[in-house]
Amino acid sequence: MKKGITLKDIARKLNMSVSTVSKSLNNDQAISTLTRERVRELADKWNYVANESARHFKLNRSFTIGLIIPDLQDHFFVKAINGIEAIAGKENYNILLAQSHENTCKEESVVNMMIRNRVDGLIAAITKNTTDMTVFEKCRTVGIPVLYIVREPLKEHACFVSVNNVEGAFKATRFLIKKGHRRIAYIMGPQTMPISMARLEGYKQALENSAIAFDSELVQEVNFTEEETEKAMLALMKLEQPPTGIFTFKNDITLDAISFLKRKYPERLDKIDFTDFGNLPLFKYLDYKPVASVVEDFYEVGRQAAVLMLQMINENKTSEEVKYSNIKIPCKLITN
Amino acid sequence: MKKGITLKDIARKLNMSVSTVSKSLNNDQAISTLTRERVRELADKWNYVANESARHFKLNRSFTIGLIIPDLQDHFFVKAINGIEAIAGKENYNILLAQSHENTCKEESVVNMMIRNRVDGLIAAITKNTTDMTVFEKCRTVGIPVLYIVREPLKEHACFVSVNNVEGAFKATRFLIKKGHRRIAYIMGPQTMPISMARLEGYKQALENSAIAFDSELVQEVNFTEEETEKAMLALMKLEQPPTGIFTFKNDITLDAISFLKRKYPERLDKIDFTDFGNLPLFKYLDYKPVASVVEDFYEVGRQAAVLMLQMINENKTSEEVKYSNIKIPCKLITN
DNA sequence: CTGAAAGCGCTTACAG
DNA sequence: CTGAAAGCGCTTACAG
Repeated sequence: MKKGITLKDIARKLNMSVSTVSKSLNNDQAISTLTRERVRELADKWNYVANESARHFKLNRSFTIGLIIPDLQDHFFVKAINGIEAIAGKENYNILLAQSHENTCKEESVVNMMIRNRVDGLIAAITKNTTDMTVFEKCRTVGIPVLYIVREPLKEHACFVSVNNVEGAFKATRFLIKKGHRRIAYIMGPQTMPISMARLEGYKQALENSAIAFDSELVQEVNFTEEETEKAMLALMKLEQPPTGIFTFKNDITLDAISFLKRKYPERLDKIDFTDFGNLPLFKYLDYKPVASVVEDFYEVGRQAAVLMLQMINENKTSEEVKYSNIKIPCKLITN
Repeated sequence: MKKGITLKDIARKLNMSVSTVSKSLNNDQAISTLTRERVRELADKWNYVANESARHFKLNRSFTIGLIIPDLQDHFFVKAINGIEAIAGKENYNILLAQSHENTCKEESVVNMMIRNRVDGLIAAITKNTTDMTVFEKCRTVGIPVLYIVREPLKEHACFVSVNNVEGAFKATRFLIKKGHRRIAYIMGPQTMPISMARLEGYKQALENSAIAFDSELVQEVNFTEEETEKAMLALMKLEQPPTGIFTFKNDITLDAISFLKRKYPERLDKIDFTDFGNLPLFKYLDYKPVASVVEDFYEVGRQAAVLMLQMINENKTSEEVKYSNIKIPCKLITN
């Protein structure tokens, strides 16, 4: 490994002390302009590149935010990353990224890696199955602030940033109501997912808001496979009073549901309106699609998470207010 | 910032030297088993977490691979990242990720950041517009090996890993030939993209291979907007002998082309076969789609890039062979 | 305005 | 088998 130029090299050449060189490069006003210029000049000439890792070590700060997410293939996490990056980058913070691939063991090992590397803070979207929070507690114990995004930890009273699922579901359901529907179904994700439940809550609120009685027959739970969605749709279609509006947990479910109708109930296809969460590209190539979709602003989730994280890092004694913030970014409903 | 436990703390408590503690934790056989056990025990009890950043600094190695890509929203880069991660993770290397967002200025600043942070190596998918390679040269100058993926730098004789575009295009074109087509068009991306040209080459080879004369009228260039694709399609459809098979640069173009046919030449829709690159999800929801698509294995690109990079990092004097490797991962053709 | 000195937390050749 | 010592490249209070 070829060694790089160090402050010492510059100091020797210029017959000054390392301190003076260091201060000059940091533009310390205590140093005379002339000296600063001479140092700058030689540093440029020699292509000096400060060794940040030495600096971080000395300052006991890594200027790095650890970011752990389940899977980069999910586009919403990528949006959140971009939001975080936008803020962190401006403050000269780096991002150390790791994926858990929805595996709690991997998650634990990755968090430990983050601790070993002394990230200044950790932003985490936890696994679907994460219940044991001890490794995250450990982070806090060693002084690394932790902030959760998108997936809310069940037990912990923690700092959390996400989108407003209740509000989104409310809007999606109300849209169907305004279109005149009275029999509105909700095809939900697993009850174990807090997000599923939040959307159920929004769905119920919208019904109540329009004085439509909640009917548990109209709520079907699926685990995101096509088979489950077909089963759910079949059950709904066989009801004495089948729904004319269907709010689904997300785009993929809607598409599977439509595909089911095409095959089994083509005559009903035109009579049923769908709304859902998500905004898949390619919608423009489809003949049948949801009439409206809730779009979540994960970029903003990332941005606000990063802002909060920087606050947590910079306030030595993090205020209770920041520490337990719970931010919900509003959702937009767009018609397709 | 709460201070963590250090080797010194453990040494003091156990009445040994810091060296002994360090060696014990590194499981150095020179230390007696008893001592090693005692140290391990206290370290566990105290939740000691080694300060990797101090270690890296001391060892003058960051155990970090810098990875710079244009945009995480492009799913193929994510696949490459996953491949890199799989290999790097196994060797306890971290990934420092940054996006250039196709901006050469941002790219330069990000590479400089990587140098300042003394990454052990840099894997880069360059911007579409990158021509000035000086910042990458600078990397090499300071001893950081550089490896390019997916996007090949024009001027530099460099280490490069990507998919075999020529072969992929060959297969896609040959598929159409085997289906009996003789008039086969190629809707290509910008000529400035080396990948476009490589696919043109594969297209030509397939034609030649079947003794079909190349006809430049059948090659249309687009810049990926829907308008351009429509213009290209219109030109092709107005030919005296319009194509019956069309090979396009990627899925999106195919979809726009099909959408064009639906509107303008619905009667020809069933008579034209498409092949292309890519494998968008949602294909199953579409009524018309390419008959076959070339699937690129970017995960494997990432894996091989990481393997190569680790070699470059570990061999102090990188062999010429490794240094200038040019690896092309084969492509698969799948029927949709 | 400049410099000598201490120290961040580790590792490692060397001595015993 | 164990420890004293040097040193990685920086920053920063302190002295002058």
